[in-house]
Amino acid sequence: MAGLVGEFEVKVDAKGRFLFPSGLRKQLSPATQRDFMLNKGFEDCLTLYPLPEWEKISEKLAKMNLFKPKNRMFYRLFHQGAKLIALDNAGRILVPTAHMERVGLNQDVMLIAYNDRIEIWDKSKYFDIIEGNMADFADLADEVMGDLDDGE
Amino acid sequence: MAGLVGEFEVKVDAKGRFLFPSGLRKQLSPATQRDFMLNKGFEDCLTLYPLPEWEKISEKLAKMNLFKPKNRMFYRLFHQGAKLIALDNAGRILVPTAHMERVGLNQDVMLIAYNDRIEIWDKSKYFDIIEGNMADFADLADEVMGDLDDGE
DNA sequence: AAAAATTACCCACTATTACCCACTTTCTTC
DNA sequence: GAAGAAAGTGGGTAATAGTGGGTAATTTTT
Repeated sequence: MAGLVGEFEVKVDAKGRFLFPSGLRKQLSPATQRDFMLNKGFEDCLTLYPLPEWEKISEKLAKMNLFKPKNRMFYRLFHQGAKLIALDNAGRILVPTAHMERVGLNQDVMLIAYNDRIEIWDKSKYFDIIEGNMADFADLADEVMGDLDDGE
Repeated sequence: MAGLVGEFEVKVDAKGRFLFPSGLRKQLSPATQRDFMLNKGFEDCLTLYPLPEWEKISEKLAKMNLFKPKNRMFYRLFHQGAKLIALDNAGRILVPTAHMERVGLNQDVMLIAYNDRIEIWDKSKYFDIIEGNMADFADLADEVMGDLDDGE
């Protein structure tokens, strides 16, 4: 997979469901369009992994030395709120209430495609963070992209 | 690619579409004339990347270590409003309503070709900024270009 | 075990977008 | 300057994307 891209705005309905946007669906192979793993993301968001991608990561984690306390803790943290999710017939995802509360999701939600995964943010929270970091963008760009320059 | 040049004025129709100007199209190889990546630009504009150009950047980003918080933030900032776009049969681009609102696009729009990318500005906003900065142009020139080698 | 809450499945409707066609204007070429 | 080609406009329509909610099934609670 080339990697998922795009930013999508979706609305959570009264039942806690949102439509998985067609623009994202089309980027997934038919076999991976239905089942996902949901967990708590790194920042204040949820993360959705197409199942095969989750398994890749899971395999890596399994190889960690779990006798090291730090690794054990990381393992636990990473599996926070992990839950299997499937789209319904209308192509929607039901977000468990506990998960919504955990990251403060309201009706307006942003989906951020992120390489092999999809981040789920509360819209206003997302824009707050984006705007808060915009000022540092130029510096960040230099810092992150600068040392990748391979001398063109 | 030698780099795109030119400033083009286009009109957005009732359906939110504008014609991709022939002057720009001709600068692109036939293979790259159809598909683009649209996102939110650095300033108050949208940016359009010919797909191959986007992929170059994307490759760099994919190499980042996303376990570093700073890198994650940068990734998000860079992918703001990212959306795949294709021209219709008449050679037009449909600008999603959300994107238009985000950077305050009205009917009159300027396209600014910019090396490997094309910036999309609201016309009046663009000229405001240009004029606002015209006075500093000389100083900027000195500041930005001044320390170039002038050994001719 | 009954009641309540949650989830899955289904159907109906609206909005948006992709696709198509027709037309006008401008540029090119002979 | 006439004829044809390309550039640019405008809008109708069918298909898809997206929304909302009813009800049955399942799970949880009391």
